[in-house]
Amino acid sequence: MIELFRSFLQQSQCRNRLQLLSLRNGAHRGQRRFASFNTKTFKPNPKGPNQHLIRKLQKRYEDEGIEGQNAYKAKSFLRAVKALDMYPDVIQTATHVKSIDGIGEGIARRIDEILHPGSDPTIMISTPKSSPVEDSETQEDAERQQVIKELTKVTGIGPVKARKLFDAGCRTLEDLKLPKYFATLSAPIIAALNFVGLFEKPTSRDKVECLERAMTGILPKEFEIHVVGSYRRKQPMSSGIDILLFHPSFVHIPPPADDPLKLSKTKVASPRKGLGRSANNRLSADAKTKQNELLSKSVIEPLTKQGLLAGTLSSSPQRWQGFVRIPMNGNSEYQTDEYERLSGIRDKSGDFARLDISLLPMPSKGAALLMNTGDSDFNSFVRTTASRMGLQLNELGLWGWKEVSKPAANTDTAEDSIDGEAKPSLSSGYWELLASRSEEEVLEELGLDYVEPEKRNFSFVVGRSRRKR
DNA sequence: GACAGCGCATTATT
DNA sequence: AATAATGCGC
DNA sequence: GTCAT
Repeated sequence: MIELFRSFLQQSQCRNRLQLLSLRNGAHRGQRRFASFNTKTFKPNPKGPNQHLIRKLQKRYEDEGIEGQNAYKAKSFLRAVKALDMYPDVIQTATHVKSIDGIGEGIARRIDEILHPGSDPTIMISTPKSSPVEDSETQEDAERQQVIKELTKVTGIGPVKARKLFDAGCRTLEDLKLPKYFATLSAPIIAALNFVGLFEKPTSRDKVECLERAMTGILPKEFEIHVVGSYRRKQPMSSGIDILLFHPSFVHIPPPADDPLKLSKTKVASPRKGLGRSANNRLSADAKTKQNELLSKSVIEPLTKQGLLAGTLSSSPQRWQGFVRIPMNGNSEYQTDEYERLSGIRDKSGDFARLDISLLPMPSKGAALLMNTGDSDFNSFVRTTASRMGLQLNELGLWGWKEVSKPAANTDTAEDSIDGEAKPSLSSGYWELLASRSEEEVLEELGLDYVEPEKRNFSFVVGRSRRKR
């Protein structure tokens, strides 16, 4: 798929910004090792013509333990499965699958092995030949896989942690509560453990809307509330609920923390640096305190007291992640009684869901909506577009690096939302905010037309790229 | 060789 | 103790 | 693992 992006991107490079920077950034990014790629959310179309093949491939994916080896590999595997899922015809021979974008040598080989099991005995499901030793090995393997799959259901337990737990002897979610294992769990994992199983089914749109109404009633009216994520993409169900908040008192946008020159010079070290969002040297100490407490005091606290928020995974001045109890009773009516809601949380009755709440600067609304609506394929596509143009895109805005000829030059001339002059390094330049207020503005700056949220998905990216090729 | 980019928590290294 | 790297999630 | 360079 990547090449599709690229070919499209090359043609859409209507601007000629800082070609060098993209190379430097590329070198930098190459150092980063990604964590495992999440395949939990992908669900093949049940009516697709190649369901059988897809299921076998997913099994191979698990059996081979691709997750955890190399995240790019895992990502490619999922991409190939997605491409196969979209393929309209029944796959009969392995030869013509290679012509599908996203499917190459490796997947084609696996498909061949699945379609013609005889040619490779090692992948046969059960052979009469297999010795008892082999049987017990595959059985152990199967158990290991099953346990890891189970443990991974807990938010915060990924393949690595799950493997460690298995090797230590843990076999079930119940086992996790034994002191031996419990002691090794982080606070977020312990919090998640209280809710595991309570939100296995995704959340319907009417429940999301119920939550939105409840929040609108509880939060101070100055807050702007936007439900983003899969809900905004008009998906019928959401595996998690994503809400952005904007408040008129919060308008400062910090620029990216690292400048591109610094990245190129120190590319070997520290591949992952934070955004430095807390840097905020234009506000008084008092104003900073107020801003840092806005989310916790005006949002999280009341929502918790009112019996909406049920558990916390992590909490910072600008983002809260945790579990919500949908304030709705069994009959799909809004549950107005605060006491009922609180007791629903206590005895775990009702519907629960993962919820993320982010507080973002008002002028970043467009960029924030864009980056938080997804889906991840669309996000990658948009970010790659920016990167190829030598720009940086994050949820606060689209940024361009401005070189300043004289190192001594002060960058105070930058517009108000910039505080790049705080950098002590010798590198001279600053991040310029090119667009952030609306999605249209950001996309336009990237040479892209507006895309309806419901169209922001893998199919769009593929179709778009193919058209331009 | 590139593959999005980030926040938060834990673990390894110096 | 401070910093770097890793794990995880979205 | 897949693709472009």
